[in-house]
Amino acid sequence: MIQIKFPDGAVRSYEAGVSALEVAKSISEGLARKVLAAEVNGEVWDATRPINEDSALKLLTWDDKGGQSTFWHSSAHLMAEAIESQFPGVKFWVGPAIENGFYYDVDLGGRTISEEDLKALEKKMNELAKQANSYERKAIPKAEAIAYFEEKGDEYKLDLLQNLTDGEITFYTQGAFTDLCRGPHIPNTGFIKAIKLTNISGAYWKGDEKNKMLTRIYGVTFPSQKQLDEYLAMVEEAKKRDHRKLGKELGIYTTNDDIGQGLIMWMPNGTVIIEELEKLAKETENEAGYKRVVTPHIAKENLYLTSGHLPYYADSMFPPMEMDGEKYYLKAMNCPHHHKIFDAEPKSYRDMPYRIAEYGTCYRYEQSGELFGLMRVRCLHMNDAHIYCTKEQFAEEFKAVNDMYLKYFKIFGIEKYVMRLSLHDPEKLGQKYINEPELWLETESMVREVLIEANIPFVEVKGEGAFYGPKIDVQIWSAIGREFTLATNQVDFAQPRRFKLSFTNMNNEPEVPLIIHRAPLGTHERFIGFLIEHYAGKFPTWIAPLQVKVLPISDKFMDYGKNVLKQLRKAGIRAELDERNEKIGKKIRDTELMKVPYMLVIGEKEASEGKVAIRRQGKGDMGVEDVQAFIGRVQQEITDRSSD
RNA sequence: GCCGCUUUAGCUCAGCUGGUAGAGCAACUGAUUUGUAAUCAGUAGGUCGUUGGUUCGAUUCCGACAAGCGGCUCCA
Repeated sequence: MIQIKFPDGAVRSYEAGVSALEVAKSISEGLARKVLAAEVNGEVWDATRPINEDSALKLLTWDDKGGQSTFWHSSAHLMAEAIESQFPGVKFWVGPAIENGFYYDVDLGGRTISEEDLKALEKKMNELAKQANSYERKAIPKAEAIAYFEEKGDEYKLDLLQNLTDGEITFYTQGAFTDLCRGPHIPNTGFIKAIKLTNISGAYWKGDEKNKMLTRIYGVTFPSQKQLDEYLAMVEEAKKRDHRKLGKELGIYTTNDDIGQGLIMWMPNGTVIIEELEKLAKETENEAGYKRVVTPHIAKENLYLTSGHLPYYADSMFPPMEMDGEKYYLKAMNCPHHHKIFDAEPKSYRDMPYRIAEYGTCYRYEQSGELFGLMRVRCLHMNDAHIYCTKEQFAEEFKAVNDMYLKYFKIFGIEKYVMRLSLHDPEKLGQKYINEPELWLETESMVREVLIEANIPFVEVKGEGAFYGPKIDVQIWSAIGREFTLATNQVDFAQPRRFKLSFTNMNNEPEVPLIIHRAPLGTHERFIGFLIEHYAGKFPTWIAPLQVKVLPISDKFMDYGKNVLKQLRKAGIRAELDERNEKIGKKIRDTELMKVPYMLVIGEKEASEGKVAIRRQGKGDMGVEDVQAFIGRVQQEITDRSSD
C-alpha cells in the first residue's frame, strides 16, 4: 500500500501502481470524467500512469493550467494523426501547447496546404476524437528509437533524439499515430469535443532563418462546443478593439502606398491625441527637472560610427544619403544627438543630473513582414530623454524614472503589464552587444538591485538588452494578443565612453557619467495604438479628439446650437455642431459610433432656458444642465485628466 | 527578409465554370422640422491594386511587382 497526499492535506492509502484516474474514480465518477492529467510530486503526469510510491497528488482538470496545456498538447497529437492520414509521408517537428491552443510544425514535403484542407483536417480530427483512443505511453531504449525513425527517414525526430538521454525516452501512441514525446497526455482522445484549426503559417526549423521553413498549423480545442463558441466570440470581440480597425473608423491615422510602408500619417483626430500626450509629457518632465531640446532627423556617418549604431545596428537603419562626399543617415535613435548637446558645454558635478528630453522623430528600417499597424512602423516619434548622472545619483534617478512610469500608468489605468529586465546574451558579445563583458554584468546587477530595492516585480530575459546596455522594458499585449514593448528604460555604460563624455567632479577631476535612456510613453505610434485598444476607442474626455458634440433636435434650434458651440470652444473644449438635416436618433447614433464622450441635445426647452440636455457616450441621458455649469464640469474633468 | 493568404465604389462586401460590374452604408440633391442608437425619395461615384502574358475577348486563368493580413525571423 502507498500513501497519497492531496492538496487539502488529506492522506489516503491505495494499492501501489494505482493511477491518478483510479484515485479520482475512488472519490467520484464525476471527478474521474474531468481528470485530464495529474501533478505527482510537482511533476505533470499522465492520469493513467501507475504511481508506485508515497506521493503528493493533485488531479488536474480543465480549470488547471497544467490540465489545459496537457489537453492542447494531446490535441496537437490528434491533429498530427489527422495530418498523417491525409498527407501520408509528412514529417513532424514539434507540436507544443501555447497560450491559446497548440500548433504542430510539419514538413509537408513540398506540398502546400490551404484553408479547405483545414476543414477536412478538422473533420478527420473529430472522427478520430470520437474513437476515444487512449494515449499509450511506452518507454523506449534510445537505440530502438533511433532505429524507428531511421526506418521512417525522419531527420527531424532523429535530431530531437540527439539531445535526449537513453532511459528517458518515451513514445506515445494514439490510434494510428506514434510520436516521440515526453508527455504527458490526457487519458484518451474522446475528451476533445470541439476543434477549430485557426491558421497556417511558415516557421523556420528551430527558429533559425537560415533553416528550412516548415508549415505550422495552429489550432484550438475544448472539452465542449460551448467553450469553443465562447472562445471564438471572444476573439471576435478582440478584433473590434484592433487599433487598425478603430484607427481607420475614428479617423486617427492613415497610410498610403505613395508614402510608403510603415509610414504613418496622423489625421486631425490622431493629431489631437499626439498633442495631448506631448502636453502631458512636457508638464511631467518639467516637474521632474528635465529640459527640452530639439535635434535634426539626420546626421553624418561619423556620429554613428562613434555611437556604435553602424557596427551593431546598421541593418535596422535606412541606407545613407550621399552629399558632398559625406554620408548622411536618418537617425534611428536620438541619443547620439543628445550626447552632442551634453558635450556642447563643459559640465561639472553641479550640473548633474543633466536631463534632456525631446519627442524625437526616428526612422528604422524594419523588415517589411514585421510592420504592424501603429505598433511596428518605420517612422516613429519617441518620448525620449537622456539623464546624465554620476554613479552615486544613479539609483535615485533610476527610481525617479520608474515613478514617472507608474504615474503615467495610473493616469491611463494601465494595469496589465509586465516589467522585463532585458539582459545581454554572453554568446553574442561583439556581434549584437558591445564587447564589455564585465561592464555588462556590473550594470545589470545595478539595475537588478534598484528594482529589488524599489520592490518592483519583474522578470529577467536574456538576449533582449539594447546593444549598449541592459533595459527595463514594459511589456503589453495588443487586442489580438501580440506582445510589445510599450515603454523602455535603459542604462548605458558604453556610449559615455565612446563619446568621451565627462564632467568635472568635486575633486576637480574628469569623470565619465552614466546615462539613463528612458521613454515611458514609448513612441506616439505604439502608445496610441495601445491606447486605442486599451480604451476600445472610447477615450477619456481629456484626450478624446472630439469632446462634445452639439445635437439640435431640428433646424429651428441651430442658432442656439451655434451659440452653445461658441461657448464651448471659447472655454477650450473641442466641440462640433451637427448641422445635418437628420432626426435626433440618427444624430445620436452617429455620434455614439464615433465614441464622442459628450452629446448635448438641444430643443425647445433647452433653448428657452439656456440649458443643455447631456448624454454621455455609452451611458445615455444624464439630464438637463445649465450650459456654463456643464462647461465648468467638463473643464475640470479635462484638467484632472480623469478617466471617466 | 521567409512561408501562406488577400486586394472589386470613401467603408463593408456580392459577382458559378472567362463575354468590360452590383448591394447596403457614407457623399450629394430634394422632401420632411423631427426629443435620446438608422425618415423617405432621387443623383452621382469603379481603367475590378499595378504590370506583363494566354485568349477573338481577362475583374475572372498564369507570371512579376506593390500593399495588406496570419505567422516565422527580427525588434531600440
